[in-house]
Amino acid sequence: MLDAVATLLDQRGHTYEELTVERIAAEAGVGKQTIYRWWRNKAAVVLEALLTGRLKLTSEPVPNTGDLRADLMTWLDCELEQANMNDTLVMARSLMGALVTSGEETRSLFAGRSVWDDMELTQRIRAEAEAGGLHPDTDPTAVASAIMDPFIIQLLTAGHPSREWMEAQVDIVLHGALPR
Amino acid sequence: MLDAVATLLDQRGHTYEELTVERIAAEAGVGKQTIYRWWRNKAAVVLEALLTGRLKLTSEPVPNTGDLRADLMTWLDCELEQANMNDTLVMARSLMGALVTSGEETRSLFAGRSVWDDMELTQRIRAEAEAGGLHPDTDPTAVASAIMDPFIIQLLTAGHPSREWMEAQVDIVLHGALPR
Amino acid sequence: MLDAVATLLDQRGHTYEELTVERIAAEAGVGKQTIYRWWRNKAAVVLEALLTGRLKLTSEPVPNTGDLRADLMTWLDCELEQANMNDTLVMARSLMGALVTSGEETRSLFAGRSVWDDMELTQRIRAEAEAGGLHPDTDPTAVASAIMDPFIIQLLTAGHPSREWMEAQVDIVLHGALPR
Amino acid sequence: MLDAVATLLDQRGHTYEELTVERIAAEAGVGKQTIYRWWRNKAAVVLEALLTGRLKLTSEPVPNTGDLRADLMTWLDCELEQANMNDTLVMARSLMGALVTSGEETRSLFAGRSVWDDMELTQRIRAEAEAGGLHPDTDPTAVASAIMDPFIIQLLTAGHPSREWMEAQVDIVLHGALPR
DNA sequence: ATATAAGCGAGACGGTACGTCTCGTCTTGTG
DNA sequence: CACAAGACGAGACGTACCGTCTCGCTTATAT
Repeated sequence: MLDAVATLLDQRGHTYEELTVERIAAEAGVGKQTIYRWWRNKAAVVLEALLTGRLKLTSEPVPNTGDLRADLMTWLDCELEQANMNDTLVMARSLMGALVTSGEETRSLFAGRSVWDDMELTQRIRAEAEAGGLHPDTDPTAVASAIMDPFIIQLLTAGHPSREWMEAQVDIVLHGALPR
Repeated sequence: MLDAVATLLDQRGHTYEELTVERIAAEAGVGKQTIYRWWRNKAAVVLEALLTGRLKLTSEPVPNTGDLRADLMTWLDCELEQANMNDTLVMARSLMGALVTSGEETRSLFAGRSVWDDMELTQRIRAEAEAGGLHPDTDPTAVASAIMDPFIIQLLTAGHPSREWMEAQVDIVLHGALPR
Repeated sequence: MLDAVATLLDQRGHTYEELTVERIAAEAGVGKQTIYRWWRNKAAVVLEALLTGRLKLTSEPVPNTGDLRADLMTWLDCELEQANMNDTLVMARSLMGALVTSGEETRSLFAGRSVWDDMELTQRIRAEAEAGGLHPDTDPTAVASAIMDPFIIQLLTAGHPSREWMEAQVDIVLHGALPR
Repeated sequence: MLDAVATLLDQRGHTYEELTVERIAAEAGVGKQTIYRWWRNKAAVVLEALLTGRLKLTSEPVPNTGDLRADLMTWLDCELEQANMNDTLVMARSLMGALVTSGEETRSLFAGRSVWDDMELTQRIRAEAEAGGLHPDTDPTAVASAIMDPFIIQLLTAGHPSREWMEAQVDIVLHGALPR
């Protein structure tokens, strides 16, 4: 059933709103009630599908040339220009749709977890941290959030950002806003 | 009509989903059709209500003692502990709801604008920039985004963050992730 | 909408159970909610469709040769052998389905009315009464009921009755069970 | 299991529609599948429960003073005024529900049997026939049908009939509609 | 002063998804 | 190895809400 959600969101290009429970049931070859037996509402199914990584976020891995900033920009460029970014956008939009619809207890699926935990981006930053390339005591997850979250909100609100915008945002996260 | 949206969202504690067009019309003492005469769908009304500042985001101004980091933490603490954060949460959730529902053209209300433009937080950072307290070429809006966006997504997904989480996130933005 | 019910019941040979509200809505070119705006449930719609004579009961008029018993037997024979009886059966089954499903207030559609009021059979008996062919103080409606109701229940329970069964039933009603 | 049906229908006041197979199974302390092992559907179970007399129709026997008409009226009055009539009504409603739902083969449970065969009313009429109180060649079952069936349909459609209505109906069956 | 128009409230409508319910089948685990 | 327990596919139910539409009423302008 979760795979059905991923299929519909990913391949068929459905929005969260367009994604009906009956479609999910049909795609999964399952009765509607069976879905409601296991999840309390549509939001919960979709959320779980997303959080369990059913929707593959990007096909491109983040390069690791040793230069973190260059790697990040390369990857973001690559994502933006290719259609892959659509995946992230679909993912983000669906995620927000599900979150906004859902109640408190559905939201608890997020307990002790960050949205981008499983992303390739996070892994690249984690690698950099392990290689000693980050300031000690820096949480790689926090860095990933500081890059991805503005990016996501930008995508959701104003659409594809410019390269300059992205550079500015990345630089703030890497070098800080304060004078150095 | 926009004020009716704000009233319903703010005082009555409605979600974007719970906010029906008929309720808005009733609250505004207006016929449903009149709403559709001016906006193309529910998302557009709500979005405009939010973007025109109908939903007052915070009552507390960000202090300016000269120490930006301390001021930010003071303010975030204050927000978190008071109920004001609920306003931001309601605002964020409604915003996401409207965005997810809306089509491309409704989203264009965001053209050339950042979500947090009008916030007190942004003003405080802008003040710091003008006082020369930030690295040259740093866009205050980008800094505000880098702080608020992870905060919002954290609120939407996992709920109220811990003080440590907030400090880590603020420090990354101020000092950068790289070694200094 | 009521005509849609009649069409579906009559021409398409649906049972009350097979008759879905969505089908009725589709046949009538109407939204489902519109049906529920005017009737409280499926039973009420179907009941009203039946009671307002949307389902034409029989095409054959009851003959009037002056001999009531002969006329009744002729008519019953004719009905039984032709497909017309199916109409009555469909009508009766639907009626019972609706009645059994419905609540008290829906049943009140029957206030001061007899099921077979509009039937040709009742009219024939009424004609006989006016011609003085019945015992004074005999209510034609009661006579029609005494003939039709056992007939209907027989049809619903055991299927097509034999000619002997019908004769026996008619004779009891005409001549009485007591010795004469 | 059949007793469970009777219990639910009689004591708990359930309608045929409200009578779930799962409820029957629960009441009987039996698995649902076991019911379907013995009957092809819900209608068949309920029908058999009713036809095997699990639902005791009336507690009051029909008196036999020698005056058939007086006895019938006494009994009908008594039934009407007491709650016993509810039993008959529940029985009739359930019967109709089951019949309407059921297919042809379930209906065959009625083969060569009349609905009211086991009723006390039928026995009283049969007694009268054996005592020579009825016209020769009169089938007691037919007489019982001619009295009960309009009565049942009246109950199902318009509710409790008046005493006058009942007298008229009984008189037609006893003396006939024709002039005497 | 009357006529024509234009904007509005009210709310019915077609459509569509929701989440619930029950049927009758199929599966599993226990005594 | 039969049976209770109950998950399952299917699909109808009745509710909610969207965005469109029609209807009168009111107000504003035009003759």
